[in-house]
Amino acid sequence: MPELLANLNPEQLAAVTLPNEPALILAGAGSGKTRVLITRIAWLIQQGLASPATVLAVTFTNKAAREMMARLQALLPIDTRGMWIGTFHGLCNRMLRAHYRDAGLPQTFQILDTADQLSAIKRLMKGLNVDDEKYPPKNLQYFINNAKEQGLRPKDVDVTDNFNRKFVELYEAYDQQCQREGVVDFAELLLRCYELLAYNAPLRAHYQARFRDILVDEFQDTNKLQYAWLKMLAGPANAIFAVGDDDQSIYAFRGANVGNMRDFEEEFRVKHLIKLEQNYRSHGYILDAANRLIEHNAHRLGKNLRTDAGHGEPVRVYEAATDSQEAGWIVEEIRALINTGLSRNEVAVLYRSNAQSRTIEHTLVNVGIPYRVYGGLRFFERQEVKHALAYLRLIDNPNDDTAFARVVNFPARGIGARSLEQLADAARLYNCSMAAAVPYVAGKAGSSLAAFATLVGRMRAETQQMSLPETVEYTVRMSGLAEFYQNEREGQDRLENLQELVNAATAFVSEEGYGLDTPARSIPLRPGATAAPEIVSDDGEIEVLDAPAITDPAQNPDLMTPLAGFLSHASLEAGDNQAQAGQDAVQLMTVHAAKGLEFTAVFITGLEEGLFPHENSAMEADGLEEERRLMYVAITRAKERLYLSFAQSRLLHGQTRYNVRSRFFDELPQETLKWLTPKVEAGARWGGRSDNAGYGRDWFSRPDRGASRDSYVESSAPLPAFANEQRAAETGFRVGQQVFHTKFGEGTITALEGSGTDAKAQVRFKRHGEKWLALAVAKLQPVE
DNA sequence: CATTTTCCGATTTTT
DNA sequence: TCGGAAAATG
Repeated sequence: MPELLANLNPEQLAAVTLPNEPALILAGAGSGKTRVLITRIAWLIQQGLASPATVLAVTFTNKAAREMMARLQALLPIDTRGMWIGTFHGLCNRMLRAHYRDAGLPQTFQILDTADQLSAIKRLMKGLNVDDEKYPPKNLQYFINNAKEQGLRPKDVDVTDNFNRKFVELYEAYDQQCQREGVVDFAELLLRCYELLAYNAPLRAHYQARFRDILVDEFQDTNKLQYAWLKMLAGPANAIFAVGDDDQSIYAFRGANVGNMRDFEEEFRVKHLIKLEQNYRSHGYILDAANRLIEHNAHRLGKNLRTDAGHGEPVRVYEAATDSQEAGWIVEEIRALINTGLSRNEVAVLYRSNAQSRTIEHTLVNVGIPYRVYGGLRFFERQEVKHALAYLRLIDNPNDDTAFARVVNFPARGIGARSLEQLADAARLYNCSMAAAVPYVAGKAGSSLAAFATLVGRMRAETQQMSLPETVEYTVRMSGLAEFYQNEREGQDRLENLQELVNAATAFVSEEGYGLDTPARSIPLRPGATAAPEIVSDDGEIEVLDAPAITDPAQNPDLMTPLAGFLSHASLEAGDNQAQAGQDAVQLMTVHAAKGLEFTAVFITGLEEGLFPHENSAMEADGLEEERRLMYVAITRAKERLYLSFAQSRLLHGQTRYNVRSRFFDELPQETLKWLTPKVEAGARWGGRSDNAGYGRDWFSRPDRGASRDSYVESSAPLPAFANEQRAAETGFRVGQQVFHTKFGEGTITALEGSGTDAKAQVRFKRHGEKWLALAVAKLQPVE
């Protein structure tokens, strides 16, 4: 199909039509990366080189997977539903369901999301009487997930000290608890699937032979375990086609390892390295800014974006006195943009941390501009939804103690902490689940627990033949959740969400192509399938019975009941945060959340030392480089208009902080910048810049004297009057404030005098008495 | 058992 | 400062 390949540039075309050999595509921002990925799959299938069943494409988010399937569906007359396109977790879940016995899991295993995992850990520690002050559950959670992502089981973790030994012990106990309950956490999905392939040679060979083409999106975001999993699938006759951009690696903090790109190149002797450098998104000045900034990073694979578009508008820079003034200016500019006819959806306000959204939201509300904030609570994370899901999980797998503990007393049935303690004791004694331990609890507690057990048992029996939507509807009703929220004063929204859950189940059934009457708890036979397929392992001998799935992926390749599928879906895809979705609104989000998106006009706000780059990143290895990549991602979101802003002072956690403008301004090509406020040179800045002192250090510097009230030009909003704060703003300190001096220790400011470089403070130190200090010299730090 | 009070944390986040 | 979660109280 020539149309398929039409309009591809030479590099894109080369990438799309590469032979079946290891390939690494370095795809810059806005270079048509997704298009290459999708077109290659379509091209392979169309050429007869691959079939829908022999392609495996893996992404990081469900959104990306969905987009890929939808666009592929539009290109080819095939059903993409059965194709192995999904997230790492989604695909691992699918494989584990198909081979649950080989993986050592019950057929009805459930998936713990992050919150479930934490509550499981807390329950475990309580049962073992572990001091949660000394061993914070959150730290243990991090420890466990980190170990799993390194591919380490408890026995593989190096014990370095007693503290660490305790963590390893708890890790082991946690894994045992999960195994007993038939639950897996996110990292376990990947590790278990990796081990399944690693320890089962015939199965590994089967999948290596099956998946001729393995395509990976956002390869720079893969962690060690994900890469190891991919390597398990790479065999003698297939190849990995990896697409990524090392300059957009911004997830090191959650285990992403950019080094995987270099490792892949070496380990697979990658012959085909193609750089996509033609950018189809941004105007020239914006791209110049991005290119120049990222050049300051040392360890790059190397890439330079170019565009055929003209220079376009310069990058506008604004210095504000305060964060609220910054917000005022942003909102005025947005108003002007909208007045020129720009749609609100095409305007994004980006910030480094969520706390910054408040001021901007506040200002937008004041002038009545609709906006949408990304992030926040998502549908399947809502408490009422999680409650309903817990009942469904109990119906499917009674051993799921996390679900049991969640709803045993919700709605309230008189089962308090003491009853539960008795139950937990019994469960430990008989080494069984809480549900199974119910008969061993005597007395009043025993009878209320028994009533709950009877309820769940009845629900399980009565839903046996029901379809998924019927099961959900029945569960919401019989659990008493519907009634509870009905009677609750503020329960209407929650009640609606429960109804929405029923709708979600209906939508799920239809999207997955099940018949509406398919029982929720049996493995469905789809039209055309001859038998319920299953893979049985016998002494390492693998009998592959899923032949229909291989020739026709639309025919039930999953071996998953609709209920298991729905519960997995709920855990793996938390859903949208539905706040103000749909309407034409200005988009507010963190820079991280903006990755992959594009807007006509972009505001990057809070460009201050300590905030962006963030002070905490100074502690981490290569932290500054990651911050710079983050800035690179932010800049490359903009198509036509880019605005950068910063504020001299900012209210954060109830305290005013005085910040120096971000070093990133000095790393941008000055000729692309148009300062809307006078640019103050670093040398003229109070106290100067201390580039070698570690950038987390000097964010308490004085406000900028150069930018006094009347020196603003082109300022669309008047400066706020803050005369009563003037002294504080000028010196960065106020009388009565607690400060710390490197030599004299802690003290209280008793007086302030002078301004600018002559500013002095009188400080009463705890040990050294009262002293006058020249603020230009003394390194005073505020103390909370 | 439910409501009030206190306490803690505070960068980024998907699965 | 502020919001969620644990602890304290009626």
